[in-house]
Amino acid sequence: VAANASERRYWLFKTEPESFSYEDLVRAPRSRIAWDGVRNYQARNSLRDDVKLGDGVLVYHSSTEPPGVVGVARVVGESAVDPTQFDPRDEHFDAGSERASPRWVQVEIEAVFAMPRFLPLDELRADPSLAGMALLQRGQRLSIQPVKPAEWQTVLERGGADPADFDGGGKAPKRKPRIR
DNA sequence: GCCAACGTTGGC
DNA sequence: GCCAACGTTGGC
Repeated sequence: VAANASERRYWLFKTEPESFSYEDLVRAPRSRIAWDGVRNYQARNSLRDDVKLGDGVLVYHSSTEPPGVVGVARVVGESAVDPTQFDPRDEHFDAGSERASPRWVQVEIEAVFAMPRFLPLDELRADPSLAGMALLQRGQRLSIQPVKPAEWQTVLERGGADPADFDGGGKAPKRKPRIR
């Protein structure tokens, strides 16, 4: 089911914890939710075309003090129609989107593990090896951003996590076979 | 299809 | 709450 590590991609999903936090994700049934409400075409294109089963997600809290990476999630459902676009009572309602050709999509993610240490934005900025991260580029506002494998590795390590735990699902980390 | 006005994002 | 950056809208 899940992409193997060589073809897996990594992402950073931004959220404002006042509306939806990593803790909310963890508390959801089976720690799974639909990542809906994305209303930016570039972010939509990523969700629709490039976010695949098994991909890794850094969950980032924005508009909070301090902003930063709070946890890791996994993609468990690929692009599907985002129903909130058709709901007039939903804050993400889009009157211009037609059912015959919906504009907006969602994916499903599942919490894997919270960062052992919250990684504030300024700590990411301070790491020269992360200078190329999309998040840190001037004027960057995309809510769905690609993360390079090396950046993923660095962020997890800086957050006190073992990147190998992602493969183990965060519950029963796979151990390397002993070689003697 | 240009581009000014306006709205939103999000760090500070 | 400010405001830089950027996306979207809409008149022309």
